[in-house]
Amino acid sequence: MKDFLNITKALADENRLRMVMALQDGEVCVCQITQLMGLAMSTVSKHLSILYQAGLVNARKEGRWMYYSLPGKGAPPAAREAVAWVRRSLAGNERIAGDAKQLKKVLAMDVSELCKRQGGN
Amino acid sequence: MKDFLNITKALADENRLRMVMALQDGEVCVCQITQLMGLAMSTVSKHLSILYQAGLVNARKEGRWMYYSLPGKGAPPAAREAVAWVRRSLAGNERIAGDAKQLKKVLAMDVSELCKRQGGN
DNA sequence: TGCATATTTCGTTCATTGGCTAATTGAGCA
DNA sequence: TGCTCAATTAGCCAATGAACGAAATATGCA
Repeated sequence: MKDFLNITKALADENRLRMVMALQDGEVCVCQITQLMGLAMSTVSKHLSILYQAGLVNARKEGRWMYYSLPGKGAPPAAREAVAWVRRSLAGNERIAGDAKQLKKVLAMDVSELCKRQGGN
Repeated sequence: MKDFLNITKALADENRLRMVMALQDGEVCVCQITQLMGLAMSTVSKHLSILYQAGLVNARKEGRWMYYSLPGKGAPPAAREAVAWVRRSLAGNERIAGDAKQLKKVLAMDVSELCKRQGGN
């Protein structure tokens, strides 16, 4: 029950849903998501940790960067089912489509450039 | 997005999950759910209205009683998928099993008896 | 070692939510 | 019509949650 409730609570926030959808095409680092979302990095980090604790995202550290991605085949079925459901349900969504478009631009930027700019936030 | 978020928010509460699961075997009236949950009737009513607005339950008024049930074939796919997911995920849960057992006893009681007793709460 | 920097954690503020009691609504019945 | 009673709504309080900025953790590089 607790586990399942962790999942539903993690999904009960618009920004977290956007983050899950933003990870559809592969792993993305925190500063890239921050840029996409227009939130403070600490806020983004918190959201990602909630998703992580619910098992809805994977985390991988590479040097100074932290990359998040959707859970793969090894992940517990509950989490994978949940993510699949979210993806199905939000597939045609306008806002999500806008995010995807914006994310492409962000991914094209230089990562360290991106992070430096966020000092100003 | 808003619709989907309404669903995930509705599912992000343990008592509401218990209510959804309690409706598995057919419609149940508010005072019966109240008895099962051990909450104030107004609280139960509020929860049910949240589930209703998310499309996760049907409501039917019969005389003074209000009966809630899970959405049937005519319901929007999003809601039905969500309910199906919840049922699958919580199927073997201990707490839910206890609720089911308790609900049987409650359903065996006389309904008007039940409601009267709740005046004391 | 010491510095720069990406991320997380901490502490605070404000909005939302879950719970209750009390008041209101609405449906049957005398 | 007036009374009873199931359910909802309103109003309130405590607890949770989302947001931020500042401080603390790493990690890579000079």
